[in-house]
Amino acid sequence: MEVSKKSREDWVTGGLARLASLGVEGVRVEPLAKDLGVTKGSFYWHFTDREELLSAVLEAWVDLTTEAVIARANSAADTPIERLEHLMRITTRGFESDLEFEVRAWARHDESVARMLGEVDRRRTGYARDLLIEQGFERVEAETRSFMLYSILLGNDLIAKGGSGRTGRKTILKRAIDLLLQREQKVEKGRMPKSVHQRNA
Amino acid sequence: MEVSKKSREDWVTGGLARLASLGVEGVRVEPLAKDLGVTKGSFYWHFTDREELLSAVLEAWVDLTTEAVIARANSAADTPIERLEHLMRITTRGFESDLEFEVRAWARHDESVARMLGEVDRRRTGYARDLLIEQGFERVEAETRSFMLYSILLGNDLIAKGGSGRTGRKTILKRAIDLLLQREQKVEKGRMPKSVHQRNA
DNA sequence: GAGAGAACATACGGGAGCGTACGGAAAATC
DNA sequence: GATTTTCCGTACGCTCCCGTATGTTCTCTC
Repeated sequence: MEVSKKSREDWVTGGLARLASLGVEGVRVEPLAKDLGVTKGSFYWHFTDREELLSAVLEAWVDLTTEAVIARANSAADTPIERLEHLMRITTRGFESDLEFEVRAWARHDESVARMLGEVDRRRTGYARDLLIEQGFERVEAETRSFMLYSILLGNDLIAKGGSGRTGRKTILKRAIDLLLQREQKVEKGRMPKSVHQRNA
Repeated sequence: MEVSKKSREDWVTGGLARLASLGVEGVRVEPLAKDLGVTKGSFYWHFTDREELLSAVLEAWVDLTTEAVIARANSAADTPIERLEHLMRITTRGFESDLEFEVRAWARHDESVARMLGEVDRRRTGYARDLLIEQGFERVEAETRSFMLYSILLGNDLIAKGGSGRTGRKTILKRAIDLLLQREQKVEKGRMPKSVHQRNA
């Protein structure tokens, strides 16, 4: 219900909002025009097509997650566990998490979206893997655990809260990450585990 | 492109197929009628509404997963690890996995679907938690790991394959489950880990 | 302050689906 | 074999949305 003139970015921003709340099927030009307080006439001046808006929205989402990656990299966090906890906080909250899921649903029905999402997934799991290697895991184990970490982040948004027991999500997530950041401890190999909490002693 | 008369179940089955391949937005009565080789006239004899079809489809999905639960319970698998691997095989394959995701996407925009899915989630994580308790974990730890297991099952379908490294999904999943089924081994508590592979020695 | 271009409004045609009304065939029932 | 009952086809009006065409109002520029 705005009044001023709309830029192309205003439409993209509105598109992101509708994507987050309603999914791709919800990002339609006439309803979006009402959101912005204008008519289609505006839209078709800035865009040729609904398709073009969708592409722009997807690109904007990629930029958002990239921004998040940069913010994460620039974070003052020092140890891998701190960095991953920070990563968790970013990927876990409200708007971003809604977008995250809707893009993933979108990707199932659109090949180009699937490719973009694939790259994002690879960047993220790759980042986590490198942190784990830095933490002392060998490559295969690091890849396994980065996959697990990423799965847990997704699962946190996907799985209904108030799960099987009374243990809070926060506790569970903390424990899970704690578990995944410890060195492999199979008794068959007879290794002594090294706690992540006392490594700088 | 069939010819004979359609029962109510035929419509539901077709609805499930469209749900799996296209999502909720894809399960529409006129296209579905074409799939079945009839017209809307048939549909509106069996159903009052598109809403009623959607409810029936959701119910059918719940029954499907319940069937899977039963099949799982009746499985000859003996040890917790075998049962969970069996559970993994069920939740992981093609049609069921597509349905799984689309229902989850559907639940984001429909409260009643969200409740159903929540119950399914609770049943599953509860089942896994009980197996883990049977395996010797204390409650909170069991809830944590059942959450992790479930997340990994979902992540397997959601995260783009051919991830950050060259390690295959199959290997990663095997390792992940292997890791989650071992007793807690924090060095702070000085416990000796007990391998799941040699517990019946 | 008049023209030019940028940003939007309005009006139109069209397709896709929904739901309804009603007609007709096919199968069951007597 | 005539009559219900079951099941489906056809035709219609309606809504939502798309994209186009064209008119209208700002806003800058000179």
